[in-house]
Amino acid sequence: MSFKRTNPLALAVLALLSEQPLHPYEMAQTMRERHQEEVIKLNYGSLYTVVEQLHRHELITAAATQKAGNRPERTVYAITDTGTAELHDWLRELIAIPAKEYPRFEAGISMVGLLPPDDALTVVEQRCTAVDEQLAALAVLLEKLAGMGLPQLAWIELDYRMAMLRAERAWLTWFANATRDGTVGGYDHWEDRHR
Amino acid sequence: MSFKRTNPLALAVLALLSEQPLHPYEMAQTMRERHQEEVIKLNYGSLYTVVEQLHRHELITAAATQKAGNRPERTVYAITDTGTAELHDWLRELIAIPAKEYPRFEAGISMVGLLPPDDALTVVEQRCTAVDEQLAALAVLLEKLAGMGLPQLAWIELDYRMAMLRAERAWLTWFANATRDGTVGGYDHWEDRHR
DNA sequence: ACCCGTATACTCGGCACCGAGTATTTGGGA
DNA sequence: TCCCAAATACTCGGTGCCGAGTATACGGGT
Repeated sequence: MSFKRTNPLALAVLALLSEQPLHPYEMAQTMRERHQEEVIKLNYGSLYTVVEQLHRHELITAAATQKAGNRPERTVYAITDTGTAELHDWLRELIAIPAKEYPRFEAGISMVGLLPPDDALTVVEQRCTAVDEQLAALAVLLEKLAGMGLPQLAWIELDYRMAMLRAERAWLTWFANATRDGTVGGYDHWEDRHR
Repeated sequence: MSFKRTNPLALAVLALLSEQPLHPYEMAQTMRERHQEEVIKLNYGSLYTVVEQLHRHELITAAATQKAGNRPERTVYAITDTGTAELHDWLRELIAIPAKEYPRFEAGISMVGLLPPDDALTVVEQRCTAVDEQLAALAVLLEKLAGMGLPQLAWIELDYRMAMLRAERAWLTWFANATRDGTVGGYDHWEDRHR
């Protein structure tokens, strides 16, 4: 069976190995240093599974199995040519074709009618605050990264996330206002149901 | 162990049962009719697992096990009081607290530097088109729903998604332009690496 | 010389999720 | 009346993901 592009962690592994050979634990460390764990979920269990998977499909090879002292042997992996091809192709797909995702908030807001209007208003306002905080934190981080002399391209995903968060905040503000003054379509019925 | 709020499908089940008792297959049907499968991932395997889970935690009860003809017996479930409490509380949490999610596109765009600039431009433009199509489809759907006399509150999640898609399109347009005329920070180095 | 906290490096069992597969019933056309 | 496609209702084995747990090595303080 051919390789399945499920876990983006596999993509991160390919990307790291496209620079230099590494053993799994080093991959994890590098991801941490570069704040990649912010965009790609990392945990050890998955990492080793994913590496084994890539190995099975010969997208990476075991370049060396060192043994220092009494430690368990570390297998250093390197990317193969098919691996590089896979990396680029997967990357193109990931960007070009929007994946069907299921954000938790969409699920939640789709059922907001089940809560009484005043409860709904409260929680929406809470989220608005939380989003504001995330925006502030992001702004600080961007400032820092730019100050370190890193080019915009190095933190382009944060730029994107910031744009998305701003849009969410705007929407939340609108919805909160519309709920507060009862102008959201269907408000009367909504209020009626909860008394 | 207490109930874990992992699969949003469980939330959908609670929400459906808060209206009337149903058996699993009916739940799936109702979700389809109401286009809920758009926001909450539905598949049979997970549905039955989730129902059993809710049952174990006594958030729902087996109200009746009918048997019509030679068919396998259908177990009709109803929501309990703790179930209703759980539903409301979960809903509040889902709205109030932004969950840490890992959108595929963020992963992809964070590594866009690995592609040559012209390839990157191509795929970003492709995504832009795709997003435009999704927006158009959504607009049609909203028109239809509004025409059917459904209040805005009934499709509020689509309103939200539309806002997000618009923001994404705007960002994509910006990035495409910045790539085209080389004004994205770090462009020179980017181009250099790929020749 | 010894202690212990932190870093290194991985393992493993469990569980949720998935979706193709199965078996029966209904309905409508020839 | 017969047949077959679609609908009904669920099952089950496989897989991937998870994260707490394990075990050794290093290093600085007393």
